[in-house]
Amino acid sequence: MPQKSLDEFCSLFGGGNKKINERAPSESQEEVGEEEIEESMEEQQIIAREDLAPRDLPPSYLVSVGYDGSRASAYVKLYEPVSQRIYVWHDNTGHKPYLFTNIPPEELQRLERVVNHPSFDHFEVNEKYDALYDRNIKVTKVVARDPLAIGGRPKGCLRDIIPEDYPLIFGNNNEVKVWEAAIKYYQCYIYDRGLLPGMLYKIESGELIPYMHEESEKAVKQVIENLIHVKSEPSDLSPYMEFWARLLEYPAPKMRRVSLDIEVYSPVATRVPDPEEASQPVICTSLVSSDGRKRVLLLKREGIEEGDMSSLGDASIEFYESEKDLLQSIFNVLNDYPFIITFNGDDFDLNYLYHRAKNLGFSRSEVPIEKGQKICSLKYSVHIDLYRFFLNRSIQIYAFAQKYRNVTLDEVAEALIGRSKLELSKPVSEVSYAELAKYCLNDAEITFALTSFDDDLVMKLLMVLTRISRMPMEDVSRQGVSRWIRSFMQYEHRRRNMLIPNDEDIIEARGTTATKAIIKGKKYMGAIVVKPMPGVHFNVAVMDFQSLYPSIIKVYNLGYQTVRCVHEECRDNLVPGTPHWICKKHRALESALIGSLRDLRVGWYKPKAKDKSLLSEQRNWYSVIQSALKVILNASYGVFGAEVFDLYCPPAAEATSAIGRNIITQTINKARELGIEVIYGDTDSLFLKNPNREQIRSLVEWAEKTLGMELEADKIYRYTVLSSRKKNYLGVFEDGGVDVKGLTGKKRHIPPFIKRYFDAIEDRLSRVKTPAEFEVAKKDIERIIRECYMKLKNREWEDINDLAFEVVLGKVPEAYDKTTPQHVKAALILQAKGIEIKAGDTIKFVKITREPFVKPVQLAASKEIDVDKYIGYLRTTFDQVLDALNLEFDEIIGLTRLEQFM
DNA sequence: GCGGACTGCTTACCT
DNA sequence: ACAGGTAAGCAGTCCGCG
Repeated sequence: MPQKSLDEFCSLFGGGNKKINERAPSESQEEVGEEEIEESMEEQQIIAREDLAPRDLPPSYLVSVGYDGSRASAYVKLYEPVSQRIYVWHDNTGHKPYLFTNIPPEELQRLERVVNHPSFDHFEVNEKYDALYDRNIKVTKVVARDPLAIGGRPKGCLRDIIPEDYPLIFGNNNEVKVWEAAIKYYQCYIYDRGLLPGMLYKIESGELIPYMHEESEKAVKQVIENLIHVKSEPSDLSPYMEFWARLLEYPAPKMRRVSLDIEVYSPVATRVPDPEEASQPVICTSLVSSDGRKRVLLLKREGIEEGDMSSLGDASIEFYESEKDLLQSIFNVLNDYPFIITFNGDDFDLNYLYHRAKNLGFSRSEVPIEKGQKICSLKYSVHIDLYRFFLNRSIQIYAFAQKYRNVTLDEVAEALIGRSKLELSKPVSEVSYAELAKYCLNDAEITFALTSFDDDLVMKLLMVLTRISRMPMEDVSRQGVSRWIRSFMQYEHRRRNMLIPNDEDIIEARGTTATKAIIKGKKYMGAIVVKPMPGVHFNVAVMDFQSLYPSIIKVYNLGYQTVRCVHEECRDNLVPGTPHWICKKHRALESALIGSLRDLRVGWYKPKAKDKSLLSEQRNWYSVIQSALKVILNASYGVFGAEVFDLYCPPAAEATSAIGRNIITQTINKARELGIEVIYGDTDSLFLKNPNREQIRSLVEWAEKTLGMELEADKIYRYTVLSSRKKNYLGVFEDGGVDVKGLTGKKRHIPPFIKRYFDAIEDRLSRVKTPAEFEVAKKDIERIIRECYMKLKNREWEDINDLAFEVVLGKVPEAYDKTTPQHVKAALILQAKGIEIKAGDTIKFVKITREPFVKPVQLAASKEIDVDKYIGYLRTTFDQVLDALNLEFDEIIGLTRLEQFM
């Protein structure tokens, strides 16, 4: 982007560079109703004076879109990267909320509750493409003045009134349909205006227009040329690839931000004050910003010791006589910074400040916090609650490789940046100013560091996901992957003038599944797992299909539109193993979007992220992109089969896995035909024993030609250890690295005592180079196991914690009504001792000899331990490896066969 | 009344 | 609130046992 100085920018603004926070927002229009169901920013209002949005704004990033109730219009938040401020632009196109219905206007006219609705505006007739039945239909657009009139309100909104009242006048024989009434207004605004959150816009003479970034446009061209030339993609996907590439190639700004953490006085040391009541004072607040400032705001209180302030380093310490002044200082910061980072700020910090401010007599306009049902947003900035972001399962698993388990500031920080929370010597309300300040500052520091590590990885990831999903940053950071996918698919519907079907329309038109799942209670059959060939196998190539399911969705043209389509002539295009057929006439929207995204990741971003010839900064950006794509693609098949997904289409999900089974089966057969031994496989992978180059080449070529699928050698193991169990193996790489999959010895809940010995075996195995060396290694492994056994048998453990199982409580203890598993028993014992137990807590327990045979580790004594139970556990854990090595646990520990039976 | 065979529940994992 | 498949341990149930 052309670099301009701040001064130049200021001159563009005519009226000078007034700070947004200096403007007093007006009173808001109405309270958020308690019954409000949709968590929505529609309820929250940006109130600002007319001159808030400049007539002209240099290129800025669109970071958020919302609805302003007082103006009854949409607004857009733009982050201007040079002044590093957010500017709010209000819609000037008169765009209004609406829904579609199949009832013609002349009939709707007779529904009094519709036409007399206080927010009713007018009817229009539109033609839309109905993809389920491959036809154009006429629909009535019912336009309203207030989004809540469409949906959202539990009673009296148009979405409900139309189907309720229509039969009263016209009888029951006509099926009344209402479409697109559950889409949040600001999303609707994004779709209709074709806005791209995360991308560059400028304001010229009051108009919001996209900003073309020349350099990035060149990069987009390059991506497309490369991919089309190299791979000769089906040409109908090229426009999609170009669209995605533009979203991904545009630069990301440095995001000026501040992290916030508050501490609250508590009269009861073990209780955190309720933020809804906010009855206690805020005694400390820390602010750590991207411009290197660290501030600690402390409330003066009677009888609190000063403590040693010298340990607070470069932070500025500010004492406040009045809590109101302290809050005002916080609010000034919230108004100043464009991005506010918290850890659990939705539930606690901002929520507390919001209510506390009310209690202290702040007027609504003086408080920059807007409270929704579950989220706290900010009037002039973007609030990112990292707790919500890190809680996202897809982010946890695919972006951060399950490095953290429990989503607490302490655990996430420990896992990702190697920092932890500080311990307090006394309850927060009693410690010295210095200790309180240090503790609070540390939290704000690590909260900030969670957004800055790896060159601002998290902020960049959010930016990329914002672009892909076409959602406001606030939403993308809080919602799950199915919402992201829904959003960009809805966008595409509107772009193509397609009617967005209701979920029941899809089920009605496409029916349900036909195969039987192996697991009870599941809806359809999933993937194939090949029975492993037990033993030690040297020189194993693991081949896999790159993004198998997304590839299937692309190549086989899967989507709600194409699976079991309405055309007679497509019925012969059957999915093997199912009664379903696939459309031969049209490309499904999902197939186009997912397919193009897959090709971009596989063909461009993944290789670029590893390309050593690039600058590390560039490579880093590509790696952010490819991991964001990974998160989306990994979920793209699952959403078809998820009832919560708006385009839920069970036969499409079923077709995907059925084709997957067919592909892997064919590939196994082909491999065997080529004389390769297939020793294991799971879903999209094949373990090939000692294949030669030529065999691999033939197989890859065959897959490409016959299946249209990219098969690649994912990794080569020097050797693998397979037991007879599926999803259980160990592989040693040429460089001695070890992959351990599914083995009990690696599971997180097992006692550290056992884990350590398992690790020792793993380490020993990593040093085995040849089959001959195995014999020596086996002896060592026997020794390791014997030592473990003897230590247990002789009760020689140093710390009882080493013997603790750590199992996560899936729900509150009372909710286990079918059975009482051991960890729940332990949890109940803790609860009886007055210790608070929540769902998601990790329970540490040991096995003991007497009823009830388990005890929370903190209550157990060493002598109670049931050693035989542990030895039994040892046996099953090590058997998973010993099986393959032809060793017997009982022989190793010195039991003869005879003794085993006595 | 007890033990074995069985099913179901629960957690942790794999793709 | 993405999917299904697998392993393992334990809780609970049923049934046979002169």
